[in-house]
Amino acid sequence: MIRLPAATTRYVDTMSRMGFFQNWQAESMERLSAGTKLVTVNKNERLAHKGENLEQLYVLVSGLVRLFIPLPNDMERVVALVGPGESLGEACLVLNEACPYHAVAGRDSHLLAIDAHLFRRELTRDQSIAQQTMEIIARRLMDNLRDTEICAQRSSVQRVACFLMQQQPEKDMISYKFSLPARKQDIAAKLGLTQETFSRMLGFLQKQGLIQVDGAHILVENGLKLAQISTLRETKEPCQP
Amino acid sequence: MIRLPAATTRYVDTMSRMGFFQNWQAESMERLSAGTKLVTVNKNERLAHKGENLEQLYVLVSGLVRLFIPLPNDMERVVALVGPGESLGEACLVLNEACPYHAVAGRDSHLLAIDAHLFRRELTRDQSIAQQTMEIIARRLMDNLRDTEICAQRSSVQRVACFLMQQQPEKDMISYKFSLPARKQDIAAKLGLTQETFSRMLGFLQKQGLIQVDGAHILVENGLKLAQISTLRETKEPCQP
DNA sequence: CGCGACTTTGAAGTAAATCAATGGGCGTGG
DNA sequence: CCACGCCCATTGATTTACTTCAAAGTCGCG
Repeated sequence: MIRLPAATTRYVDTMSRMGFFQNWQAESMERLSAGTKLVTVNKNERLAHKGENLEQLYVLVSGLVRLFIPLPNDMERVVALVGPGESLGEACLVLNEACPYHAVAGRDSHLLAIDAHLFRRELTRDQSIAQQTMEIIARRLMDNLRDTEICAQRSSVQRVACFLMQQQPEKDMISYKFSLPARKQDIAAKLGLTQETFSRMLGFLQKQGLIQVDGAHILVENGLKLAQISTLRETKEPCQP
Repeated sequence: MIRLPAATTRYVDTMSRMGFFQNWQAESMERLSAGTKLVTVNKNERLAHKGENLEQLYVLVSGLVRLFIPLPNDMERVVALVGPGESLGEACLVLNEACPYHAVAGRDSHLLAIDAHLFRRELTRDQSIAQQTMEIIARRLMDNLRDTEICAQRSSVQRVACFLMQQQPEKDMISYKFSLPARKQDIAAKLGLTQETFSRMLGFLQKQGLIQVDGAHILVENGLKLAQISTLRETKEPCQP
């Protein structure tokens, strides 16, 4: 993990190009940039350790970071996949508590690391930053509840069906396509499944003619039947009349 | 559900007695109380419906409210148990999104219902209210992640062990006692278990001599072995040397 | 072309859900 | 004061869906 020294470079320009810092006042940016470093992490390198106190707020510039909780059986439960423009660690910074998850780069990544103290200070100074941060945290909470809902589904077909429906770009689209945001392994871990089960379920839905899978590229053909499956009481013999 | 009209009664005094409104400015309280009602709900009555937009922020005065997501098989996944002094619905109010869970009274309860618009207005006016609300939401997020961690445990003994350890009043207490905050049914639903499995696991841990169960009253005798169980790779033949 | 990472597929074992019935506590009413 | 009914918890027997273990297959990339 390489940290370019703050003294030599300031990232005001990099920052202002990112959606994350939209609407932040120029003075705030100036103050923050003094305590901001650009961090480079290689794939599989760890950014944050569960239980440690974060010293900075991370904002992803490029790459992918996966947040997960380690399980006793050497498995992981992915709680979030962080993409460019997104931040991580806001909640525990605000509460000044230990980080509740491991953060590991899913690919070679670049991040802005903003000093925690400076950030907290700015939070109290600037109304709109506080407002925006609150919204980010609220958004995370809502996303988490949605994930909880998916993982609560008893059958794995339903979990996968729910997941596929979640990817639907806009409401009431019966057919759509998208790309998996990470390895199938990690998607599976986010759904509370093993990669094997996930693979089998994708295969099953494909055989039913509801979706087409080509690597990470997925085409949902019949979102309606997918919705039916996800609300089915009986898991046997899905909805063919 | 009975709503006492706001015009006749003002709840500034009731509100100021509650920890929730600590540090709120008198003027804020005055303005809010104009749009605040005292709501009474009977046990099993519904307070909020998943998918609907909340028109008010609820703060529980007395009783118990359970937040849950309905599952296809007529089961529930409890996402939170709200006690006196706690609020519900902050996140979706802030984002102005649909409520992600059902809210039902677990017992006869009293709540303050604060008008959503007034609350949002106050949020932008008063720095400290915004700050406090952000912390509440962040707290919920952290709690949620902890619940996710528990539910992610593969074996049900581990889930129950994790839950019992979560009730530990302070760090490094090997023995402690507490009362279940709700019906075992609902605790089970929060752990992603059926009531039957939950009952069996409590019985198992009791037979192991790690805990004593008397109705809703639980005495943890050996928190250390409990911790061992929760981190065990193999679920068979727990930690007796 | 060949290696490593990731995914798919197959076969077997097991833990938890499900179904069903009993048991206990508590409040209400006779 | 006892009896009944209701709700909740427990216990037992059965089933099944998911994990697990193992191996082959695919993809991308140097």
